[in-house]
Parts: sequence; structure tokens; C-alpha cells
Amino acid sequence: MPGQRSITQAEKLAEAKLGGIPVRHEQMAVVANIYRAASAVRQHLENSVLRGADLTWTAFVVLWVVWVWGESETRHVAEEAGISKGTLTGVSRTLEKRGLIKRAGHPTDGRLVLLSLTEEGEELMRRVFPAFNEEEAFVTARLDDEDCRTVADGLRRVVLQVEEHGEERRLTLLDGAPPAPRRSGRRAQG
Amino acid sequence: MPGQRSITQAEKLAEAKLGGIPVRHEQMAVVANIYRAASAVRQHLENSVLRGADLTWTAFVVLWVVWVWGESETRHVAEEAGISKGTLTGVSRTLEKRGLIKRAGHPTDGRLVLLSLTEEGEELMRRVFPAFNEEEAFVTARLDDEDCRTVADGLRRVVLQVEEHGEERRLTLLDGAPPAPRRSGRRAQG
DNA sequence: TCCGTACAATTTGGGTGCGAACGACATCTG
DNA sequence: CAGATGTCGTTCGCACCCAAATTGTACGGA
Repeated sequence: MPGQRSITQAEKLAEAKLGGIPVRHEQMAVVANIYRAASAVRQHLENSVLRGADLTWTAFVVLWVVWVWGESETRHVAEEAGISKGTLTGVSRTLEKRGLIKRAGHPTDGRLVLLSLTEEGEELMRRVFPAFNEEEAFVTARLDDEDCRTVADGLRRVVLQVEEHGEERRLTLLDGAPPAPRRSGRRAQG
Repeated sequence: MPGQRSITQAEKLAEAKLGGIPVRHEQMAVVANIYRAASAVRQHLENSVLRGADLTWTAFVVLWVVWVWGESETRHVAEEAGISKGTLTGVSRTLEKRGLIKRAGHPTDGRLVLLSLTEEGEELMRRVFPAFNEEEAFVTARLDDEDCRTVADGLRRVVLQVEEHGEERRLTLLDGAPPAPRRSGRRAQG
């Protein structure tokens, strides 16, 4: 199996490259495998259930959030779906065009936009989610329920660590230095 | 902490939505948290060490692969980096423009292209990787070495399950039906 | 009423991200 | 050595994706 072997091998090669500087192997393996697993799972779900419903991963996540939470403000949906508000604007417009989502202004605060599923959207989710959950079970088939709880808990700790101390950590690292603007993306005006 | 609570709550809401159809909670939690963790880790690393070096996540992964494995054929790099060949073409061209990567034809097989780091690229990685690994340790700070091994092993099983049985599973699910082309992407010619 | 601050979604710009289509090349087959 | 077949990297079209800039709304005080 190339997956595991290549990771181990890559770690050794990396250490050789660094010539004596110690590498935190276990931590590196966690991060590397989080990303590998995320890609593999996403790929599988897109190819098995989502493509048949003509949904991308992101579109499904957005639908799922709105479905489960009911009518919600866009900023909360973006937060929960793990995408930026700017991205959500585009995605929700696409879903609106397909008749799966409704967009409505907030009754009292004109700045807010509320998202909710149309009846067609509800129907789609009632049909697609069980299949989606079935594939979630497939990809985790080599873990029993106890293993799943352990892994999920470990991942939750990673998320919490970043959520609670990430900002502070970044400030410490940069140590007052300017936040280094992204090279890509919109440029500052003159 | 909103993270964990909202997931649990979302699961209950989802079950209520489904009205009696059982949901595989543990498996759902694993998939949801894999994706959350992947986003959180990527975000943190981009904002802490990569932006300072003017690298995106993907660009760094590509550089890392080439750095560790040495001069490599593009298809292997794409495979190892977890991106498609088409994406790699764009990323490697960007890196070439910045003088971090060299592209060379294969001596005997004219179809192949070999990627390798320039001296500037090597220098960058010697500087950036230790900082990167330091942040990998930061995001996993709430896990001890043993926990890390457990989580990494669990994730490896997910990856292996998909790699070894994903294709077969998809065929079973679609059961001979046409593979349902992606809605986005290049259209077939007349 | 006018102003300024605050905060909301949206637009914009650069860079991925995928899979289908494509053209160049290698290799098999006769 | 010509054609068929397969494999490579590249091109293409569309959808994301983020963060900065922008636009629009709310609401406080002067």
C-alpha cells in the first residue's frame, strides 16, 4: 500500500533533507493524514452521491446547513459551512437559480439576508442525505463505533486548539509585524 | 464552545428532519470533523507561516513533494500532492515564474516533464519547513504522541478504505448507470 | 438633519480545483 | 513501417475560494 509507506518514507527523506533538525513526526503524520482523508472522503462522496444530484461538495454543505438549522442569516451559514461570505454569495445564488434555496431580506434589519430551502430543496435533501450518510459509513467502515468516537474526538481537539488559540498564536509568531497581505487577491488602492 | 455543541445539536436536528430514518452518528461525526479539522489546519498554516513566504497551501504541498522526493515526473507529483494533473500544470507554472521550480523534459520519453527545485526553492524550503512543522505541532498540541498515532492511524484506515474499495463501491452504487458527468467542466464537442 | 461609526452583504481580483477534450508521443501489431 | 491503442502533459470551461475593496443599511450623537 503506497499510501502509508510513502508517508513514512517521505518523513525520513524530509529529515535527511533537514540534516539534524528534529522533525515532529507524529504531529506531521496527523496533519498529513487529515488532509489526505479529507480529499479522499470528498472525492468519494462527490463521485458517488453528489454528482448524481448535480451538487458540488460546497453546494451540498450549504444546503445541509440551511436544511438542518432552518432559515438562517448568511453570515451564520458561511461560518457553519466553513466558507467565506464572499464565496457563499456565489454559491447561494447558484442554488437559488436552481430553485433549491430562497433568499429573503430580514424583516427589520435591511442589511441581512435570510436563506431557507424551497420545497424542492427539502425534497432533495430528504432524498440525498440518507445516501450521503450511507457513504459516510462506507468510508469509515474500517473503524468501529468506538474508534470513530476516538478519532472524532481527536479531530475536535485540533479544531478547538486552532479556534481558541490560533489567532493569539499568529500574533505571537508575527510579533507585531504587519499581517503580510495575500499576494493573490485584490490589491490595495493607491 | 460552539464547535462541538453545534455538531451534536446539528445531528439531532438532522435526525428529527429525517423522522425515524436512523442516522449513523459516529460515522457522520468523523467525516464532519475531518473536514472541519482540515479547514482549520489549512487556514492556520496559511495565515501563520505560508503567507509570510507568499505561498498558498497547494503551492507549498507541491514544493514539499518535489523537495522531499527530488526530481519527479509531474503525474507522480500530482498524485502525491493530492491534486489533478490539470491543476498541477497551473501551479507549477506559477512556481516556475517565481523561480522556485525547474521544468525539464525527460531524456528518453518526450511526453514526460520532470520537476525539480531551483537553488532558491531549496533555500525557501529549508527556511519554511521547520516553521511549518512547528505549527503542525501547535495545532496538535492537545494530543500527546500516543493520541497522534491513534488519530493518524484511524485516518489512514479511512484513506485506505477509499483507495482500495472506493471505485468498486461507486460501481455497485451506480450499478451500470452512466457515470453522471460533472455539471461544471468542459463540455463534450458536438 | 447631518455626520460618523459600525456592521451587513456583495463585488472584484488572483489563484486554484476538477474532469473532459486535446495533441504529442510511445508502444504494440501486423 | 503504417495504423491502432494507450498514456502523457496541456488546454479549456466552469465553479470555488479567500480577502480586500465596495456598497448599502442601521444607529448613535451633534
